[in-house]
Amino acid sequence: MTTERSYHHGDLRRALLDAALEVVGEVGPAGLRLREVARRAGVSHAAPAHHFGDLAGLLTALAAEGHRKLADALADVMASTGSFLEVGVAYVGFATSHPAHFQVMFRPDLVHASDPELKAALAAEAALLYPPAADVAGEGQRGVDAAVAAWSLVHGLATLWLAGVLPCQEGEDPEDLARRAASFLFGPP
Amino acid sequence: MTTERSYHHGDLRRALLDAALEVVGEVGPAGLRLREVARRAGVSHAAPAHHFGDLAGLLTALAAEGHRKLADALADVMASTGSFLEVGVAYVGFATSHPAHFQVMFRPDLVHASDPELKAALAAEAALLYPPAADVAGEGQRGVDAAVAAWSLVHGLATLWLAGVLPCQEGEDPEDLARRAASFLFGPP
DNA sequence: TGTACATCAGTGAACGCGCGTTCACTGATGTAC
DNA sequence: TGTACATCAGTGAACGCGCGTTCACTGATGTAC
Repeated sequence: MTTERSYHHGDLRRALLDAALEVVGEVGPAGLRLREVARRAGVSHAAPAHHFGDLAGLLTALAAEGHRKLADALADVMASTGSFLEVGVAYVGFATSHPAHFQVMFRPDLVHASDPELKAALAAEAALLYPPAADVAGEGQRGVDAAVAAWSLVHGLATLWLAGVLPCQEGEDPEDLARRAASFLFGPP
Repeated sequence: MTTERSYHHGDLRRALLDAALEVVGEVGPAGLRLREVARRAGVSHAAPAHHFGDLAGLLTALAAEGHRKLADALADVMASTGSFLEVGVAYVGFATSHPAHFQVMFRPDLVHASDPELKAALAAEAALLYPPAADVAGEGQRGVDAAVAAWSLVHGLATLWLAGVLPCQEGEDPEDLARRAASFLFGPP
């Protein structure tokens, strides 16, 4: 395993994204700086602008990647279990195991909110939540409301968990808690 | 109504908090700067440090104030309606009508998370959510899980709404949506 | 009512620092012939 | 296989800027007597 140091990096874009995730994981999205990302990736401080333009561009790329990963995870669980409840559990599992991604995925104030790639990834994700909810609760407004309720519950649980404000968090597994909490919505598993 | 400009401000602390809320409302918590807050309050840029120490101190004060206001609002609704569902609706109503407060209230990365005043305000708020949930769902673990589910649902709805990602947001009233979504949890109103 | 004094909120100039941006450049890669 | 050339990812020095912090200060207020 040679650690070759050539002039060209090979996959600097990926390395910058990983460095940014590391920083976000340590100090939160508000503390992210292009220069710090470059420092961690071991490149000159002007390099990140080549790939992302500016800080919001870097965060937009992170957010879009997060939405794609989350959508993939949810689709996998839906395909393998057929359970909407387990999709919700997976949502919380993704957020708690990818906190850095999750922290930038719903922050229009930090990203280029109109970025087409980001919008597409978000839309694909939402499209996974609405049809199963309609299956459970019915078509029309009632189905949409049920989707909003389900999305809200798992999103809120993930957010509160990451904020560390739930009194029952000690020694608890977030996915188990999500399963029990979500089962209040659509009956026991 | 005289706009007296004296050397001493009178209530500069309040004015700085209001200016900070204004900035957070415009650009989000990540864009807050002590100098900008001072500028808006019309005082020297060194003045804010007198009252809050640093940026995290100012955000901590905002977060604590937000938790106190929210707890007051929830307690009022519980007292006047006796409905846990309406408490949830009020939670969403608070978040959407005080977005600047709400945006800093669950951000341990931005505030002095161990600040006693902040911790007390948060604890008081949580204490309003758990007993009513136990009334509905029973004592013990089941009651706690129900409280987590309820808190998660309204918190998630508020968060998703403020992020602007709900497809049904156009022309919708957030409290009406909250009432319909939350009624999936504990039956119809 | 008047004077002296302590307190303290807010000032404003100065500082050093880290930031994002710019730009002429250089080293590596890929393609044409 | 060999040479020439275009492309472009990444460099690094330089820049101006806004930031938070410091600190000696000043103006207003409140209290003691």
